[in-house]
Amino acid sequence: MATTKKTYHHGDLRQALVKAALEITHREGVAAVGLRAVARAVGVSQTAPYRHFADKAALLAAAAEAGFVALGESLASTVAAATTADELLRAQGVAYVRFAADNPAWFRLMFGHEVGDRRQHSTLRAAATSAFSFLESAVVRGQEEGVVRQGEPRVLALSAWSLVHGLASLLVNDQLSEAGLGPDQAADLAQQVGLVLREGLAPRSEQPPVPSFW
Amino acid sequence: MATTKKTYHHGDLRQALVKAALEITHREGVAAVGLRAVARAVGVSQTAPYRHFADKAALLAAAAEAGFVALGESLASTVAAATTADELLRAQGVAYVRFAADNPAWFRLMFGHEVGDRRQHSTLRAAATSAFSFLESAVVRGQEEGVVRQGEPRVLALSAWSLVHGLASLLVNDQLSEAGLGPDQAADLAQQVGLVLREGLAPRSEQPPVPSFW
DNA sequence: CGCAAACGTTGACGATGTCAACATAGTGGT
DNA sequence: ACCACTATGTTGACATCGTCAACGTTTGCG
Repeated sequence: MATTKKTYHHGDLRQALVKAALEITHREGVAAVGLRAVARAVGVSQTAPYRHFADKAALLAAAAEAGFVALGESLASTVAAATTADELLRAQGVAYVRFAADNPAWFRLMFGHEVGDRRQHSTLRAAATSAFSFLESAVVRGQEEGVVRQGEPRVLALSAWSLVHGLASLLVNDQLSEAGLGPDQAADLAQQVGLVLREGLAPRSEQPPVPSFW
Repeated sequence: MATTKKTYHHGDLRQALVKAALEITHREGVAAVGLRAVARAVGVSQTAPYRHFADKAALLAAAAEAGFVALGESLASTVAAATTADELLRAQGVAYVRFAADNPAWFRLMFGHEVGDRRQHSTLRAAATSAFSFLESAVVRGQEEGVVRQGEPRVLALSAWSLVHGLASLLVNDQLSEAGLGPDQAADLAQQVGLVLREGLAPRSEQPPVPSFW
């Protein structure tokens, strides 16, 4: 009961606005999120949000940031559950795609362009980078355990990210419904596509991982 | 000079509107495209577009469709230039990512959600499917030449599509600028990431491509 | 207590998507 | 050649949106 007092000052508007934005996004899509709609949902006047956000883009950026935090948590939860690096890579791919399939509108908000110039929202960038870093560290762990070939981890991790992100994007934007593929097949597809990825990352068998000088 | 007569009927408005939508998208971004803005650009009244498009979404869908045709042409042009399947796969990956890097706003329009429900725009879906089919047939050709493992081509092609689409999306949405990666590195990244993909698609070396009975 | 800053509200402006009503230009039938 | 009919384009209006300026209220600090 920290929130929602009757007192005319709201206690913690900013947070309430972000929460409302996330809910509206989830329920009615990104397009339905606006300063007025969010204010209405919270029960304040139409311009109240301006005390907390410079403009609409700033509100959306804050909501997107929360989305990245949630994605990061989802990825983080796979780390504890996996015993091998291979298992970890597989679990993260599935988690990423599943997150998108379960929260399509959030996913669109997070990676879409309604947010305006990302460079102006440093905490957004930080949250996104943080989520990505889980993938990168999984790749590094794969290298340590010998299931991922040596080489610039950034490029390998980018490959992994691209793969799962591409699949998630195509799913979320109904690009695969032509082939009868929808969110229900998300985990399944992630598994199959992830297999191709892990083989692509694996060390070439003819040429075992080079010892660790540069 | 087939177009732009002074006559009060415009000759071919519909096409002119789509063209204007594409130009505005390219120059000022998807957000700047609207029925009024497009009408203004063409020099007709604000509601003239309604004689050709049911609503804003329909206009954007038509523009997105043109984008998919352009992407398809770009992919098609790689087919003639490549001699081996491996070369073809590489070239298509680069072409896909380069298309996105060169036309970021088009790319966002094509895959974004401003278009509304894709299922209602059948010609849009057809154009998108057609573009995808180039990737799929490249994978099939790879199987024939033994550089891509046997198996359901749809899944393998989806992996390829996901990879290049993911990389393109991340680039286009400024998600990689954190790491100093921008559109200038597009072709480079596509090459490196494509390498991982082609190794992932390759037949396992312990088990050479099965001869061509089924 | 008193006041300044933080917070919230009211009212307005320009722009947008959309609709209804109207005007004009080609087109086909006789 | 005429005349409806349809396709196409225009005008005017409405609700809604993002944003701004001006104003009221609450809170916390000296």
